[in-house]
Amino acid sequence: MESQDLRKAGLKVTLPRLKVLEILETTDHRHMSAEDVYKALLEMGEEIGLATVYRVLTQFEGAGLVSRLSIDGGHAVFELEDGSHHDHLLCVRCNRIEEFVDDVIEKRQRAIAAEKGFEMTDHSLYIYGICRHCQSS
Amino acid sequence: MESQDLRKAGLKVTLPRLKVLEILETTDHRHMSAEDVYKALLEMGEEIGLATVYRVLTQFEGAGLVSRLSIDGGHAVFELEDGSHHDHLLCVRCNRIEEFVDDVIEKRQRAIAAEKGFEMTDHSLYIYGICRHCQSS
DNA sequence: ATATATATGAAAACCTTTCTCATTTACACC
DNA sequence: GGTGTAAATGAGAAAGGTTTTCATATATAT
Repeated sequence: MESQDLRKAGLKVTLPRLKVLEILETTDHRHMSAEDVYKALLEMGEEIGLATVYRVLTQFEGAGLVSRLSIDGGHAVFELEDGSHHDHLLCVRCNRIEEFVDDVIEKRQRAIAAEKGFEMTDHSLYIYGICRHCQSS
Repeated sequence: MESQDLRKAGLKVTLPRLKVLEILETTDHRHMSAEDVYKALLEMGEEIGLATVYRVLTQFEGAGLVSRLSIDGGHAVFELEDGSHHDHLLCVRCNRIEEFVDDVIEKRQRAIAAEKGFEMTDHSLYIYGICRHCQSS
């Protein structure tokens, strides 16, 4: 199934690409850094280079298969793209990431861009805080 | 005037600190990276180390004299703090940065954090786009 | 089966930022 | 005004995440 997605994106179907996809599809952690993916593959007994993981994830991003979150402090995490636009809440204690969708904010952003004469291409919104779990511990 | 601000923040009044403040107060570019500040000082004929610029800016941030924006892709820019909370619009062509304030968004963010059980500590919102000037060129 | 363009792995390079440590400086006190 | 001491500085090394290089290996078109 995924081979098709790769071909559609103009990418050859290679073992490293299939393996990275497999990790992203089967992990419990929807948000993973390149290093996380790399380690997960090593643990599965796969031989892969970290540079390849970075390359593959970047290509997947270009192909729209994953999106990249640039977490504050210069390290990126990736999530499988599911077509739904959403923003993120991050717990500053345990690094948990939750997602949310808010039409009011989306609309205001477009309005602000228009007011300022910007042709909006993208936006990023992160809410930082302490999650419920971390508050009670 | 500024010496007072430094003393209030528990920082000794040193030449590097005064010079960095001076740059931030007199530049045409409200948003500057550590490197920008460093280069501006070198051009003024000041001798200063890049590490010192980083240290000073970080201390200023702690003292509430400047705020740090973490632009997408792990490199920071600083702006003189003026007490007003605002978010940013960034031109992806010319890197111009504009500011905006929107109470509707602020309110929705707080509501979302509450809904999700997060005790909100901070947030970051960037709208990316093509500015008016770059659209017509 | 083969040619060729593309992908891979390992290590080196990169870039921004922080740290180390020997030297210098600001400020409190005499 | 000197002087002691804690804090600040500069230069370079180190860190951390990511990208590049380049020789080798592999997928796909023919």
